[in-house]
Amino acid sequence: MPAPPAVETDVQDDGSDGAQSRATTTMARPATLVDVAHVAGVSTATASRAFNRPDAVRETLRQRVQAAAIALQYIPNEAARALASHRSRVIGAIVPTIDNAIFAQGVAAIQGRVEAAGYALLLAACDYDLGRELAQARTMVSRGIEALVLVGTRHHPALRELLREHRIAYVCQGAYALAHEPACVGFDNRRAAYVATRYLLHLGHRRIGMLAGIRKDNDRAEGRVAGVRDALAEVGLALADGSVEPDRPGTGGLIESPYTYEAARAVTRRLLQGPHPPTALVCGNDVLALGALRECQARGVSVPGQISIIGFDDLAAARQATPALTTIRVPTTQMGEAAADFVIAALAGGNPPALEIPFKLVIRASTGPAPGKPGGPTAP
Amino acid sequence: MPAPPAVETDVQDDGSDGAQSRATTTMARPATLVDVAHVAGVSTATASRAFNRPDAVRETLRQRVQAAAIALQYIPNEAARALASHRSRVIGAIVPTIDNAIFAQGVAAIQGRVEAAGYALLLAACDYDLGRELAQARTMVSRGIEALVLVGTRHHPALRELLREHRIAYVCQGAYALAHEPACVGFDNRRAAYVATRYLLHLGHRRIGMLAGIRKDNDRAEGRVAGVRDALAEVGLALADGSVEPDRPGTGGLIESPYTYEAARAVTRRLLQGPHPPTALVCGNDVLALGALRECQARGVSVPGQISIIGFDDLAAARQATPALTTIRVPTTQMGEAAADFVIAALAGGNPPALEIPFKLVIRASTGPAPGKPGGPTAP
DNA sequence: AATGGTTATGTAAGCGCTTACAATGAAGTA
DNA sequence: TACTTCATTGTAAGCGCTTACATAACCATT
Repeated sequence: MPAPPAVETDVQDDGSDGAQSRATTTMARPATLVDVAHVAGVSTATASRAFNRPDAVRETLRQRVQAAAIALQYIPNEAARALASHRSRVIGAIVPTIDNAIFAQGVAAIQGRVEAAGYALLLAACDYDLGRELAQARTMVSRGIEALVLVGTRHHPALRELLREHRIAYVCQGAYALAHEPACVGFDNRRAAYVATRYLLHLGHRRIGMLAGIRKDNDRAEGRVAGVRDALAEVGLALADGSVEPDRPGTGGLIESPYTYEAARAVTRRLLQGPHPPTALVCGNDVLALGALRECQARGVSVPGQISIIGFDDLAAARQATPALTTIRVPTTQMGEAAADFVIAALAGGNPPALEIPFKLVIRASTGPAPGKPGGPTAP
Repeated sequence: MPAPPAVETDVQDDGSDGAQSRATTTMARPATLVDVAHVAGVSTATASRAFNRPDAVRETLRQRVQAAAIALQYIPNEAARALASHRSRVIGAIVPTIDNAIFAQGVAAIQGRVEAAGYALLLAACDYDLGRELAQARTMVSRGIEALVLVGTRHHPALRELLREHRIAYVCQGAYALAHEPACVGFDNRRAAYVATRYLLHLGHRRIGMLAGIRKDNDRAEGRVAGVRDALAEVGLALADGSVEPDRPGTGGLIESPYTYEAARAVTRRLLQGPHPPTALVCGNDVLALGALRECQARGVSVPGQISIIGFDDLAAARQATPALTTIRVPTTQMGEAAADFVIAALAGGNPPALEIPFKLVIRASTGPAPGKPGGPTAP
């Protein structure tokens, strides 16, 4: 047997050291529960109980074990705990990307809650790739996660099955679509986009374009486009798919862009070059909106004079832009916390309900009346 | 024995099913290596080898095992692997906060590299609290991390010892200070601040203030202040500690602020109200700089006309601000990748060298000649 | 044909913990 | 006093895997 960690302690020893020489060598093999139990003069079972079910153990023993643990600088081996107890105390989260304030905030919120509840957080970014998300989920499952926080309701078909088979609690964050997903915590993207678009219509805009995120495999991007379409349809307007040019008079176009500032600028450039550029632009998120805003400014197109721009998310940068961005505010932190709380509650045996988080249209300076229309911006 | 997962397979079976009824029940206990080995007709040792050292196993057997694993949807139990092999394939990272683009980018980079190397990432945010960092490190150690990425070189004294005792590779990211930390990947914060300040001096500024981050327990914030002092001292100037008012004629003040936009605005307000407000402000990072910028604008103080502002980090928002922010650019992604590569190399048995990442002064529109001085901005 | 050297498997002993179950002793009850 | 009951503690069997070590099989040599 390798020499155990050196320690000085006045905790009683059982005296049976003899040939094994347990508590005096200088080596530094990290202490195990066996060491702790030995130093405390109890069985490993009692030592284990002292940590896990303190009131199942006599107070004096509990303290002896405690003292031994401290003296030995005992750090439990969670792999062994997980193996024996079938509980890993680890929760996973997979987000599309960490490098977007909206998800960074969400991850921060999740991390905080998860830690507070005594779990560790395993994190991965799938870059909007469902296959990759599935692969990451698999390695997390093999790592024994007890619960998983996902973003959005669209996932690889095998993912749900994987989670079901392994009895892993999960929640889809950032979307609220009970029909497709009973375990979700988020807001109704479609409705939010609808509200935003209604506002533009209210301002008199009729040629409304959309700078959407890539919709493939992304329910939120898709929902936002659908919401814009809903609002337009109500007044007999439409949006042109995949084309910069309006396909009907009086209608802007729809164009998709990766979620980056630079891509948004490039796409906006094309949008503005069409024969009938829109007088208002709904953007899939604030990053896109900020890119569009800058591109307009760079090309001398006045915002909101000639074109109104509306974003999504209400990043800090939206508030700080000039003009400040009208956008849909989503309480990201609250949503992340709620998502974490959801799975934590589920692990505690509860059956937490899906939760709809309220969003809010925040009207700032990047939107104004359609060119030629009278009046300033008012609430919808 | 509980029923194993149901499966249909044409893989040969050893026919010894009999009473155990191994491959036909409908239950859904996740498959274990024993199941796989049994279905493949080999011992668990061989099955294990088929995965871990494929060329130590005959090709036909390897394929049988492979097929069995797929048929059974086998997912290895990493807790058991870790316990038996003393390798967890998990790397930890502790950052001050995730909710700052600079760290979010870093985490994203780290996550990518770590995943590519076959590790999973355990993440925590310590909120600039060394005690909390230590506690988080401890739970990560108990979770068996093989390596840890930290930010900065200042840590709880017990942390290094903890990592040493448990033989955990680590790297301090975002700072380069060989003297204090042989395992670091980053840049010289002090020198970067020095360069920034030299530039302001070159522009003719003499009343230079600093809006620093909280220096307590933060070597980077501290280094940046020291760098500013270095540059000022060279020309016989000083910075006043903790006071808004300059303590010597011709000198701006130093004031600390939490790293938030709002706090920065409040602090800047006080800074501007002093009897001799500075003509130039070095900020501890871009968030602070952006807050200062906005506050100046809100109070009608022209930037860079009346006051020049210089940031740190070069966030996307710095480029997008109006006026665009002069700042120190740090290749965050590259740094995160290098930090991850450092520990991965260390785990592979290498002895990677500390790495100094280059920074760069990016001159934009928020800095100009000191009021009353002739000439536009030029390179230092 | 006997020998030695490979190489490919199997056997079985753990890794460090949890937990069913048995054992013990104290206290309460008839 | 004998019998329960209950609260504590110990015993020991795994959890699912890896990995020495032993074994067997196969070649190439002599």
